[in-house]
Amino acid sequence: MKQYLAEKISAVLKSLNYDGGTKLTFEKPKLEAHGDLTTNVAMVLAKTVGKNPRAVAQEIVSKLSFDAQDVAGVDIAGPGFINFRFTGRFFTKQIAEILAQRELFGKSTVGAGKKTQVEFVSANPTGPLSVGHGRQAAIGDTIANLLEWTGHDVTREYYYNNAGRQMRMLAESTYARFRQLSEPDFPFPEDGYQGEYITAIAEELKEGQGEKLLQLEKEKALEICKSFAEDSLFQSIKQVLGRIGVTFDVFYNEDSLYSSGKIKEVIDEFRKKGLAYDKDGAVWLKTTALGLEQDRVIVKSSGEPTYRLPDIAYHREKFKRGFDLIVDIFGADHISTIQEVLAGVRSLGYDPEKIKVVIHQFVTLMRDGQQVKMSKRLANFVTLDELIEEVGPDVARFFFIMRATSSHLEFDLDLAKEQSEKNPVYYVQYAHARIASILRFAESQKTIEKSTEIQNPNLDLLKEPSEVSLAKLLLEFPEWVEGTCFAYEPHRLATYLHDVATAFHRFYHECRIVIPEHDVSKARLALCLATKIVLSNGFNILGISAPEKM
RNA sequence: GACCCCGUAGCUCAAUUGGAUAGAGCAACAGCCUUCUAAGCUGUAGGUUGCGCGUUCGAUUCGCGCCGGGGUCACCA
Repeated sequence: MKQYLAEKISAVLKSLNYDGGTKLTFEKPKLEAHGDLTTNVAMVLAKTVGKNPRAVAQEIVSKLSFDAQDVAGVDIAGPGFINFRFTGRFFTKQIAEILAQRELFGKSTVGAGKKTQVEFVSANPTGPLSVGHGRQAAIGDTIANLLEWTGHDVTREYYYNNAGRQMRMLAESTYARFRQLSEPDFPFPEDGYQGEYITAIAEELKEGQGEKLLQLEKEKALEICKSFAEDSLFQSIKQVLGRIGVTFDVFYNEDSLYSSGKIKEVIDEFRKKGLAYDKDGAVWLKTTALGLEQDRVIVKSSGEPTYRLPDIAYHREKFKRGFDLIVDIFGADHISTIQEVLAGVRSLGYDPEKIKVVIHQFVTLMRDGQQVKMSKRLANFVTLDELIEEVGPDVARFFFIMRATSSHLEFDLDLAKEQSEKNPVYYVQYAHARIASILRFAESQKTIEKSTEIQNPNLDLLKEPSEVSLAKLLLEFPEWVEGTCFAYEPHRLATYLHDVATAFHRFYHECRIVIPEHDVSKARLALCLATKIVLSNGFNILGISAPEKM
């Protein structure tokens, strides 16, 4: 439709000698009273033309003519907006398209052929996933889904490190807890992981290995503790993610960057480009030459690399693996590292424009109006698993993506647990369940043969304002999928689906659906089914279920 | 001190990336079920968009300066 209007208007502009390469843009006005599409050309042109915007708009409008079947009216409003209003029919007839495309409605091919990687969660196996990881998992998976819906070829990837100091400490902690099972006074490492989960792992270890571990020399025993704890934690991490429908295609081990010599290659490349130098026994990256504030250590005097080096090497691998679009989902605590990685990657000859970094802010848990303090050392640490147990997977996922990623997320446990109208998740799901129920009822009344299919409805019969409004909104779904994807802001889709639910409930209250007038009834049922399709497709992207009953 | 995010209704947040009269949910108040799901709908009330300049036809959105909250600034990851 925009295309159609653009052509008409361009022709008019040309005839008025107004086309100075001005961009024609159309927007959907906020208020329905302002029509269905609006353009601001007149205001943009006013200055160069030297006339007031409304006069320019008047000139343009007077030369336009349209097919009355589709366009119901054109008018000038406000400072010089030209508003176009379409007929109800124009919208309702397109409902057939939704019914035809079904679970494909909303998919597009704008990203076709783009090899895309989405990296998220990436927690090291040193403990259970936190609520913050949950937000990241939900955001990452939803963005991955959106990218798939827009045609991208998506790889979901989890980057982790099972070497280094953290894992050493995990081993020491597990070992200490294991020993304490028989000698309560066995010393616990000072910076050890104090969480109860370590004790649980030690107990499991004892059941499997028995006392044999005590016979071994300490290094050997630590090795066993490490791999046992790692396996156990990774298994539970995957299991928890699975509970909210998140799975990965690739688990990329940081350690492989060392064993394959990739780390060394990067250092060599930096040296060759004169971007690395030695000082105080350490290797420094000349980040100042890359536009940053100060140089940074990439290899410590101990010989161990800092986190930056593998991060840069990892991103270099992402490029080498042929990804056209690289999406990184990071928590706000990683903000400072990003610039370094991007600068490093650019200096290695790769285009950092291909990397999209999504930073999300933290999650605050609220219970009884009080903030739940989160600390791994204290007993009140709430794990992602516990949260899912408490509120259920749908609520967890929906709440996690409900806010803009740049906003702090206040997760109200009391609201989340509320199985009532207060809970926004149930509001949207309820609309879906309600439709399912109506369609079942219609089938039982023989208004339609099958609740999943409606043959040749006469969509011209949808004339009520609430019917037309709903139809309009449903037809916007593909634009929302694309817009949400492009913005990397999943909450927009949640907002849209909420609006769809509202539009449906309104329609439901204004129009009785299963009625003796068979043709009207069928048309309304078709609108119901189309709504159900849009909601269900949207839920699919958000990773929540579409209940047939509630 | 430097840099990043946030500041919008009593509370939690939106606002189609610069558009018209700033919108939802919760909380408050008043209505609507003998009919397809009341986990719903309708209405009322609630605002100097932290403050001040600037950019322009037009600013919650962009720029600068303050104020307030959070975060990051390791040879930790």
